[in-house]
Amino acid sequence: MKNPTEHLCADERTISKMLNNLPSEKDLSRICDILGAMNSGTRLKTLYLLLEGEMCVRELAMALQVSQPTISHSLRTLRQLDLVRVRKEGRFAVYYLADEHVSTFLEMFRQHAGEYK
Amino acid sequence: MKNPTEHLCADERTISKMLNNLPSEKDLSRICDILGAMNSGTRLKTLYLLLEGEMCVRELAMALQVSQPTISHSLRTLRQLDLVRVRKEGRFAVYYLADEHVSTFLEMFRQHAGEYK
DNA sequence: TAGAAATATGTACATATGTACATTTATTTA
DNA sequence: TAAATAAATGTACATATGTACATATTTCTA
Repeated sequence: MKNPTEHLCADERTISKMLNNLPSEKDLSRICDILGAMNSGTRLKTLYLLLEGEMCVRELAMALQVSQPTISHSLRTLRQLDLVRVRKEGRFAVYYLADEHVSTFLEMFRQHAGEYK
Repeated sequence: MKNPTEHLCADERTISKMLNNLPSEKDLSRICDILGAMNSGTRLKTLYLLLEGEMCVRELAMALQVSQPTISHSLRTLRQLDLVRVRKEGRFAVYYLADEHVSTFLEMFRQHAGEYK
């Protein structure tokens, strides 16, 4: 017996129309890269620390209790995706969040996680 | 010679204050999980497809050109993190985005990637 | 109640990834 | 200029992860 609420599978034309509305391969690739870059305890904490203010490498290593090379690798990953930027001050490398996009992501995720029961 | 703009490393007290402002371990863990769940071409495309409207498993498999088990595994991952939800309609499993948080994430990332040169 | 259709799960394997160690480079100061 | 401090890079390895294959489960229909 036919169920009136029965799901109707979309035809190929409808599906290909939906596919056209996806972000471009280039954009998808960048989004994936960003998600990957943020997807690490160390890097995520690094970003949230920088949300409070710029810090140099040694401070980050101290705060996160990881070795200097480890945090340096993390920072390179974040730098390559332009999530953080560096400013040289004497012999210190001072890191800070790249722009408000990044801050907004961080705030949003924090809010979402906070609301999640 | 002292450089007046020389960076001053924060003392332990300042750093521990910054650490207190981090999201809780629980929240960080959930954020990481979400980032990880979205960090896959198949799953990211799945989410963007569902942003256009709910779809059943077979449609998603067709659209993404992957096997049914593959998309099913992806959907389980997304389901477990409550990024998508299912509704049973007859013998079809109709998937849709869990809430506006997810839609907002997707729109934001798309916009960010679009603006990125 | 068979058989078919839709989906979910189990298992495995090749690849990707995070972090640690040692080392190098760059900058400062004594 | 030599020593010391700050940071970056090279390399390696153990672990995590995505996807494919086969199979099980559920639901509908003939």
